[in-house]
Amino acid sequence: MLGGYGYSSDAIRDRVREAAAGLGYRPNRLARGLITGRTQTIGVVAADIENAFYASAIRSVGDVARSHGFGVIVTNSDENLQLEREAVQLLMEKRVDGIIVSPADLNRPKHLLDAVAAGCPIVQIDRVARGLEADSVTVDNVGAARQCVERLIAAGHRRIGFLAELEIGYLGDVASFLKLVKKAPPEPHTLYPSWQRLLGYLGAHRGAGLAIEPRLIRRVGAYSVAAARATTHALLSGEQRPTALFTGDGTMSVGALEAITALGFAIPADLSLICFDDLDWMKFVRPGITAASQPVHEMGRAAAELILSRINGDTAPVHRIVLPASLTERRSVEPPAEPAA
Amino acid sequence: MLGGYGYSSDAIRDRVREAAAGLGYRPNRLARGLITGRTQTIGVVAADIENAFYASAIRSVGDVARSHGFGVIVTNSDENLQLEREAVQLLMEKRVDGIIVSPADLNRPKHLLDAVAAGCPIVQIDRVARGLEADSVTVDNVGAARQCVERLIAAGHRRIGFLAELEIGYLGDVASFLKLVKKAPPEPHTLYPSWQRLLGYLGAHRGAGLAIEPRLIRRVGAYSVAAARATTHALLSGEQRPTALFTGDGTMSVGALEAITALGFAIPADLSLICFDDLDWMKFVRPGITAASQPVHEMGRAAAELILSRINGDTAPVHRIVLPASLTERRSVEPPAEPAA
DNA sequence: CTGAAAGCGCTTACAG
DNA sequence: CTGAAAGCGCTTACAG
Repeated sequence: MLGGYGYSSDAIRDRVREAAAGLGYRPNRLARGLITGRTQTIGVVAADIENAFYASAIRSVGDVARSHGFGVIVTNSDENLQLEREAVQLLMEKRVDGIIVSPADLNRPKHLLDAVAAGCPIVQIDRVARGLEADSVTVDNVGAARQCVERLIAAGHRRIGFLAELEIGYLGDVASFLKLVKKAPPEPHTLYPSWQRLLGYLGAHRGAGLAIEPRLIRRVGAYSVAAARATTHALLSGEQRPTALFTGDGTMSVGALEAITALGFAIPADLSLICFDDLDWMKFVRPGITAASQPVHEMGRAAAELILSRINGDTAPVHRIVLPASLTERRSVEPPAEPAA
Repeated sequence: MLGGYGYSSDAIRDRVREAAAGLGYRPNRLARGLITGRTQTIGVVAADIENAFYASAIRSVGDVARSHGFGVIVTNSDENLQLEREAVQLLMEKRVDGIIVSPADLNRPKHLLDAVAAGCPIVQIDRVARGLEADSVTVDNVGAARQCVERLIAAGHRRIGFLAELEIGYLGDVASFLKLVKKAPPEPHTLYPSWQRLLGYLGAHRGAGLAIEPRLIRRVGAYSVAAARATTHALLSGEQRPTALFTGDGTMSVGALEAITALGFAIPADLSLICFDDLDWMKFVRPGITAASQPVHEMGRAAAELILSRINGDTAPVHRIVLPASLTERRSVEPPAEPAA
């Protein structure tokens, strides 16, 4: 270098690298990103990070990303379309290589279409927006709900209550939905999870030749424990009480269990319960309840792998991955093996 | 522009901006970051994103960051020092403006010192590493635990069980810790939360002139529900059973409650319970339990505001923010107001 | 096979 | 007050 002599570049290179590492040199990924056009970063727009479902999904996305040298920028839309738009805008400005999103409004995906048009791959998780030709990873809610209800029917139940949020994602009420289903069953993937689960409930009844009793289908109308508690209370206090109850998700399950407790049941002897357990905490609450849980980690992993393959130039047609939900019998807590002192 | 005529630059500028927005122009923050040296990004290294404590903290950090036009890159150390080092390295290469971290190993913060030396501000959350002169946001675990136990003592209890993980963060066992405390009480902020809570337990006893019964202090030794269950079972099955139990965190509380249930108690009539409830789910489990919960959102917000002020050049001495933990009486679930049908 | 130059898209200091 | 130039730290294509 100094004298302009020739030298073995490899050796020098190694020494330079060592020296650099010793001095704490860190390559500047901004500069690299500017030149290569890839930032090695995945953007995530979660509907609600605090929700255990998204927390777990993000964890899996992060694991996969890390193993490929990618980072993850996490944003929260709070189920708010405007916040989601701003989040996508920020992620685009930061030039993430791809975005994983659970769209807050399935009917207004323009900002997502724009992102795709701008060359930013999108993978949808948990939900599929109408008219957005982008990959998706969802759960077979129809099948899972159907399986739950079939199980109750097989156990001899004929009056099965159904409790779900049923507010967003379909513009009519339950009655008009029932009519719609009779005429022309809607494509499941255009519905929000709670309506998909109702579809499964209806399917199980149809399959068993049982009539639908609209009184047993309760729309809570809000994502709230208190509302679910009140609705459950009304359902169970009335006449013609159901002998079994199927709740549409974790929040509804909490409200239902609270109501049952308030009504005086420790573990209900005359009521079978199957609960959707997004949050996987139900095992701590009441042993002996059957729970249907979502394969959250698989979902996060699948979404991350999809986005990475798109980033790497995969141009295959849109992937619509639908994972099965699993039915889990929560075992009663057994006393520990350790002998009592 | 075309003819080189003079023009009102403001009007043109506006029109250019509008046109740009219409065409979907997005400023490239990479380029801006390269030139300004600021990426408007906060890095977070959480010990475990799936844990509701960190999920909530991250949510608050994200809220504060967004309101200042910042993004958040989230990584997960899984309580693993090597993963934490790699995460910090990645964040530095991505040139984040500051890092919020819950150090996995309080005794080996070299990588964090390096980051500070390289000009990257660090804010510690939940824990404080030894010898790291960086801001921190923690909870007054000693005070909170002391308050819980004082409450049990005031209610007349004289035999109070204590259940905590007590594995990491102190190199000796419980007996040697008790000796150490007698000689020279350690600085709380150099201890992990579970030892801090034990310190509070001891303080409450000392304050009331009660002797410590080592048999009542149970080290679970692992962050596991099953282990906590077994330990609780052993404690409650033995002779000289405590009349009250104080559990050191959410996971320990779950195990304790499971063991109590398995032993046949619906709501224990002869046992008072105060539980640390990091996760804030306990209200769903057993009404009537007193819970001490951490002000997670305040912690996240405080950490984000601290890091932003450092990024903006605040050179004040190290801040050590210690937030009070709050004692919450979970009310029994009341039947809904709605009249029964 | 090596090394100097061009350029990614911005911001900022500086000449006109 | 305006506009052209320099430069952030890299990668890549290209001349020697």
